[in-house]
Amino acid sequence: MQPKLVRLSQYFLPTLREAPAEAQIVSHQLMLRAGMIRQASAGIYSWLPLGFRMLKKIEQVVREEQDRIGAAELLMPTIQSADLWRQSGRYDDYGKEMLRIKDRHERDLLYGPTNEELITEIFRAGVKSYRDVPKLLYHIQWKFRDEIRPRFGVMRGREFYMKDAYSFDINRKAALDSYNKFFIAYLRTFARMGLRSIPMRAETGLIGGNNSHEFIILADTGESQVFCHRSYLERDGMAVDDSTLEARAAAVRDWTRDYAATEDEHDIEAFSAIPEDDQVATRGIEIGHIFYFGTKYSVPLEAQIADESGANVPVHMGSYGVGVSRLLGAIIEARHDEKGIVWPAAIAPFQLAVINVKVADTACRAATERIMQQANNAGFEVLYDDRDQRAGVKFAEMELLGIPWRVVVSPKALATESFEVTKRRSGVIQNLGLEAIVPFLCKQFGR
RNA sequence: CGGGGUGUAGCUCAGUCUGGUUAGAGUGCUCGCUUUGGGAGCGAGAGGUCGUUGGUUCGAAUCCAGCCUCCCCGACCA
Repeated sequence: MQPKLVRLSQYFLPTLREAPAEAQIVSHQLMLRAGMIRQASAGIYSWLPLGFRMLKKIEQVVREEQDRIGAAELLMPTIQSADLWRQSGRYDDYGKEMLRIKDRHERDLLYGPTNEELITEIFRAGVKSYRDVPKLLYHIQWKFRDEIRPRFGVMRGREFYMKDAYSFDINRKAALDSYNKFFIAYLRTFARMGLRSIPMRAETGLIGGNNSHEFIILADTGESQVFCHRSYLERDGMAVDDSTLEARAAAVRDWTRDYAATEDEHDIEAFSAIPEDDQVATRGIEIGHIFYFGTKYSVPLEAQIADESGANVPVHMGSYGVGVSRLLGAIIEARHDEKGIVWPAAIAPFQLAVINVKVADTACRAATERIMQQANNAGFEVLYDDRDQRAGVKFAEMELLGIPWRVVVSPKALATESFEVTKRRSGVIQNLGLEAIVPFLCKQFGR
């Protein structure tokens, strides 16, 4: 757990007034300016306290939605032995993108770009019967893909933090229900982060398989061209019934009924059939990808279980990824203005920024402490700018950081018993008495 | 990996073409005075093996060669 009250004087938040020249897109620029990351080498970043805090926030939302559908969390290593990869045939297929390492005994190791082989082996060793499935397993771990050209900051790094989940089922029908569970979990995950995600038919790439969706958010700076029906812009990812197998299938049918495809899978004819006013052609960022790939790995890796007749059959599998570190960049691409980041309230690093414009003043300090105490007690996370800085600097920095709500404590506010509470996104100001601030925030957050 | 750039203070950049005092500016940082609710003002400072190795030269940030780094375009990709 991250601390709920952070004083800027004690934090490590090296902000920049100007964006470093290496950053081309706005999310990368803002992450550097807000002191969230520092590049260690091409496509590899250190996560400074604020960036790390955000990473944990996003990770936690992802985790809660995985847990909700009954997936069990585990942790696999970053370094893997080449043996399993030779068995699946991917040691050669993967090419230079996979970072290969030799240990002191000249054994071939690799820094995992993904984990299908390892999870299949784990499953194989532990499960023998149809009675033990379905099993949904996931982990959240660092991965490495030696991209030819890393770019866009954490959106396209070489080292990245990713949740990947794997499903194991007795047959195709059951496997597709697992697929649907993850499909819905992703709708909810991204909706909770304030993102409008659109499931699009996708290529299956190196993972293989024949049923696959990419979850895309629309952003002008997106990496790929996407096409979809306007209906997707109004849908609510949280309003999905997933209580039964039939309900899940119906929900996924409903969410895949209208046209939505990335450039690679684009069908110009089908797209043209949509009324022109409903055609949306824009750019998008991929934030999640789900696959059903059947027995592609269970056959070569001999992951078999006994069915009801006692016969050993290969399990049907799927895999489901969310780029956790990439999501930071994606969210900022979707949520920023000319002043800086605008975090969605549900995942903001702090819900409340407190600016004390006169830290030397005893009464100001006392009022500040009282507000923060109440806010903490109400469950809010608070970032307090207690530095001896000019007000303008404090305002500009808090806006850069994108904290949803800001309260300003000053001698003037104390004298008039009227404190400014400002919403970052709209800039709308409420003037409230000291004791009314936290109750007001509780109401805003529906608490 | 092909093509094109780049590397000088924490950050943004000038200086290189045309070699020549002690390498500059803005911003950030430190100190003092002033200011005090929108990245303030004045003054004084600290901060650089000019990416690196070698070469040319009386003399190299500057010219030449190798290597490295980072960025952009393309192919690849969560």
